[in-house]
Amino acid sequence: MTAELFIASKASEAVKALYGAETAPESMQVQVTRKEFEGDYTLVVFPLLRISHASPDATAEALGEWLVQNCPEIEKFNSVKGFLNLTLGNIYWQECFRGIAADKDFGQLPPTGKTIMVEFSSPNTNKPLHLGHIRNNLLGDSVSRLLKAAGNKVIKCTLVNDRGVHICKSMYAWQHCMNGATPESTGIKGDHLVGDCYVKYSQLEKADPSVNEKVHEMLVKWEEGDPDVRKLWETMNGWVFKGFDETYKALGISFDQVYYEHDTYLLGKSLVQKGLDSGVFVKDPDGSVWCDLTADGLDRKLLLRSDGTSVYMTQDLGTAERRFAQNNLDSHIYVVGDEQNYHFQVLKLVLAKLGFPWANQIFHLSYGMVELPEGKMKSREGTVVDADDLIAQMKDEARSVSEESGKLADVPEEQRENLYSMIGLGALKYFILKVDPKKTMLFNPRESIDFNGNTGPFIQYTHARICSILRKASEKGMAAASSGAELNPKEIRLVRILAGYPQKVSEAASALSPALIANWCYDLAKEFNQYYHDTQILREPDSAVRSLRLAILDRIAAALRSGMGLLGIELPERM
RNA sequence: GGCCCUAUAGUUCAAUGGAUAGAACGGAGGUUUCCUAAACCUUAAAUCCAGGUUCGAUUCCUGGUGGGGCUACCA
Repeated sequence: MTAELFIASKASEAVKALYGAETAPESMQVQVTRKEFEGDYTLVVFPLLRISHASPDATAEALGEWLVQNCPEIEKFNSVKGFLNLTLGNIYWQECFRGIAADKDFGQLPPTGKTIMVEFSSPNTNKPLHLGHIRNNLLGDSVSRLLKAAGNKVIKCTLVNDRGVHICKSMYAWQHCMNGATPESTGIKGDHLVGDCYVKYSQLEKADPSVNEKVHEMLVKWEEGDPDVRKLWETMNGWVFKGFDETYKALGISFDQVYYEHDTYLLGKSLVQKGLDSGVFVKDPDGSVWCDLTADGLDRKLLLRSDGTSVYMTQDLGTAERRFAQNNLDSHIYVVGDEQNYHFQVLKLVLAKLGFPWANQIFHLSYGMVELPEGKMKSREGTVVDADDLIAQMKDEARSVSEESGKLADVPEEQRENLYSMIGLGALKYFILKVDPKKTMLFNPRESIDFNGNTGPFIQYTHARICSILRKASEKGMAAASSGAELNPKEIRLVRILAGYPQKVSEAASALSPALIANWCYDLAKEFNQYYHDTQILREPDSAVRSLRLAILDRIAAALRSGMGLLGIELPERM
């Protein structure tokens, strides 16, 4: 039971004893006491005034008296303007910490028995990944980890948009402008080479708009299975996949299932027929099929073109059905930018109209765009922030900061490079994930991402410091012990933050917001750094106190690893 | 035009309807014979506007204003 819930249930008992009224513990408003007041948790008494028929102060005093009298865990109270601040005794916190220390998987919530699929990344194969994709990938990866920590079975998947007119554009430009260039012949990473073709195509089309028709012919040939077109398509996609794999690897991201649009784009047609049969869809005189959503406040939505071919929506209907059926899913989360809000609104409605009971188990994790100070990234203006460049730049930045300090001078070269990657990536991931997903965020390419303050490296550094102390303690033969001494007020604050972790995991998982975890990690690291600054650990003469402190440090380090792990960020033992 | 999202210090981000709106960067000033100064401490600085609901509103509602997005037989 969390401390908040414990207090809430006791408060509920107090209300019954004092005023004879039944209240649900969940209805009690309990919050962590603000720093400037004395106490651990605060009960807001305003909502109880209609029961007590007394002033806020009188109610708070009465409840406080009762709680101190009747709950041995509650040591004392004070009340300020309707806020009842309660202080839990040292024994309570010692036991609380023992519980945390004994829990090997602290923060891993019990199994829910649910299976959740998370689709993210879903790139087009005509361009390399950029900053926008990074936000998508990091969110999808982190949310997957969060849902797993919340006790769910999670299947990560991606849908590669590997066919369509955009791919043909790159193919056309390659045939006409690239003189047979390959990644091998040029040394250019495959996805970048294909991206260059795409840029070339834009120039071609500007000079001669008629190339557009040639590209369309190519698309038709692709659909007909023309061997030459298919061969080139396979070759160029192969280059891109190889390039993407490198980027995914650098980001530390992987998938359990990979879908390709060329396999799925025809799916869903049978569902359209089913909808026609049951009368929820209509066929226009020209043969196109529509779903009328005007009654739901939306428009008519096209599901099949007049020539009988399927559109994006048709495919998504089909893939959703297939995925739910094959994986026995309880829910499916799509990590897709907020420009597609309408699409997913329609998708859910259409699936509901088709009678699928799981239609409302589909969630669109809609995240905001990453913008530059000038606004959106525009490939035409060359302002697109390339994923590979950015990752490399972050590592370089980590290297230069580290070399300036000289702290890693005695670490072997290979490990050092590893640490630079870990730190650079930590800065990038934290920078992006600490922001509420649904909000548009800003990235300024002219200022490198910070390594000081509320950043990934700050938390990594905190962890490295703890590890350093624990290493020294171990060298000196000093053991850690999770009990045997009193906790001082700063230690109680630390334990209180630690104790809130499982609740935080639960909140973050249901809100699909890694930002909540990022903030929690920062709070813990910040609190620890203050503690570290004015508390002796290794030099503490009382061995019982010292052992307890070492145990607290050990658990803080573990909690930071766990929390940052949910963000996909590794923590170094040195830096 | 219609629909959706959004608005908080100079800047980037926080704040289940609760106390004096928190941080970080940047600004000003300070801390290293002491477990890693990527740290710590002090300081100045903000809720777009107008109403409403409430004991209490940054948060909920209405109306403005600014910013973004969607409104394709593209994906």
